[in-house]
Amino acid sequence: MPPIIRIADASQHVGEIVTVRGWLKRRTGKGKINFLRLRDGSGSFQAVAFLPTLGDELFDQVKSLTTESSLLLTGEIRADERAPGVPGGYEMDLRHIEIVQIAEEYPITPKEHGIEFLLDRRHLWLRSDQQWAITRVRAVVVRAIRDWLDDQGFLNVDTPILTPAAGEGTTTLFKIDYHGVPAYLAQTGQLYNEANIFAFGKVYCFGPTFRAEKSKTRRHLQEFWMVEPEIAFCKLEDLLEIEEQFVSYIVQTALTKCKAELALLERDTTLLQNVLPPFPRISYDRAVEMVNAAAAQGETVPPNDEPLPPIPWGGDFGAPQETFLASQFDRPLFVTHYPTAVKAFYMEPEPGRPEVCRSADLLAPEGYGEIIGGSERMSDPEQLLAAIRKHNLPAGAYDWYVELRQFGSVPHSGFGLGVERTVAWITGISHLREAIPYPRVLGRLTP
RNA sequence: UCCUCCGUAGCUCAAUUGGCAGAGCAUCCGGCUGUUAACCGGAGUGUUCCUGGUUCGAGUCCAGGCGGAGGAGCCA
Repeated sequence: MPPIIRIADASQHVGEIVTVRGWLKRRTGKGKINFLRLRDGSGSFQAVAFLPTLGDELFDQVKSLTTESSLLLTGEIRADERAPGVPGGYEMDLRHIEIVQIAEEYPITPKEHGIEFLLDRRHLWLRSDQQWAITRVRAVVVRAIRDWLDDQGFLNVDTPILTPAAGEGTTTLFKIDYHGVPAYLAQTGQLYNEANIFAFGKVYCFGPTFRAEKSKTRRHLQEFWMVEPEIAFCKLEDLLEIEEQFVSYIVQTALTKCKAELALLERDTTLLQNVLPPFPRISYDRAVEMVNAAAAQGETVPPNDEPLPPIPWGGDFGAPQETFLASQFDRPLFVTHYPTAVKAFYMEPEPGRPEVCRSADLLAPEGYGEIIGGSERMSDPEQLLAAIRKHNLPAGAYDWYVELRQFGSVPHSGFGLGVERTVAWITGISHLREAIPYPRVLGRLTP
């Protein structure tokens, strides 16, 4: 029996008779020659079925194959510049075929489809080249996140998904029944992270996060994955250095390990090559000035070239303003010191200027928006209690959180990075729903 | 919750002023030794989202509903 190999390893078996196992992407017939494009999960290539080589019986079997039929193909691997696929350049001269199943008529064709049609068939759509490539990039991004944090001395400490109360107290939560008492799906692990740093110094949590917002845009999901590092003895300035090292590592790792995937996605990686420290830093004050000066000049922003709206000091940036600001720099941009009023209650006010807080968002280039939100946390218990009261939050629910500041409080900071937004940015796709295998967008729970 | 747009063949779409329901792809049959979403010839394909209304006549106009897309607010 010939050895079974993966298509990704075809280049190491030139001249050998081998077997590959997979699914037929497409068959094109041309008289006495048929081309079988096969996927096996590791990549794709074509097997060339030639009537004089195979004989009538096997060639008739080849001609009976439908899209997505499952097969074992055996033949000789050879290099050929004309051979398509991923990684490409190698093909199989087919000698034998074993049909596992002739597939029924496959609904997804090489032509265009609407998004509703594709999302209804997400379980099949994942087999398509682009979705395969995006999902593989996501896995590399997730691995890079863990590798970097683990190597830098962070401890992965998991935080609960079933929680008793609001995290940040602002966004809408999914409510569930916890044996007769109300509970909520976590929208952040941050408060628990803050507890964990006092035991472990530098920690991160990494898992799904839930927001029941009625958000129906390309930048929002109901369920998304977020990594949240938290660091003791860390001021805002220290945090930004960590973030830029972290994000640069993720992007450069993806560029190195996902060349074939990004090429398949036709991603122009020029701007991604720039993603190296240091990242530019501007204050919220300066950002507002830049937006308003450009708005007065009649600046427009992609994708629809609509006019850039001006913004009063104290307001939060919308998507057009974030896109404009990010476009002014050649790499991701930190915007620091947002107004205290628009940010979460736990952010440390700037000394001598309490109307702004020691926060920083990281805006990705090319219109991908905020991929990180972070801040220095309030470390004084009295100040924190006052902030909780000011935001009309139920004080009792935060007793343990305040208590953290009563036993060895230290300056500390942390941030959250959205996995899907990062993957969408790196892969260059326009909508988050393709950056997660089974997207939960407003109004969709299946498949 | 609000604003804008859309719903016609398996898929993507067209249909003039309200006047016989159309094309490409996919599928099936035939042809071709290098295809990359092949090409050439032939064949079949409809609850025009639903309910009601106007009209001699509605895919088209009106009312209500359902489903979808994009955006706002909010955020990763």
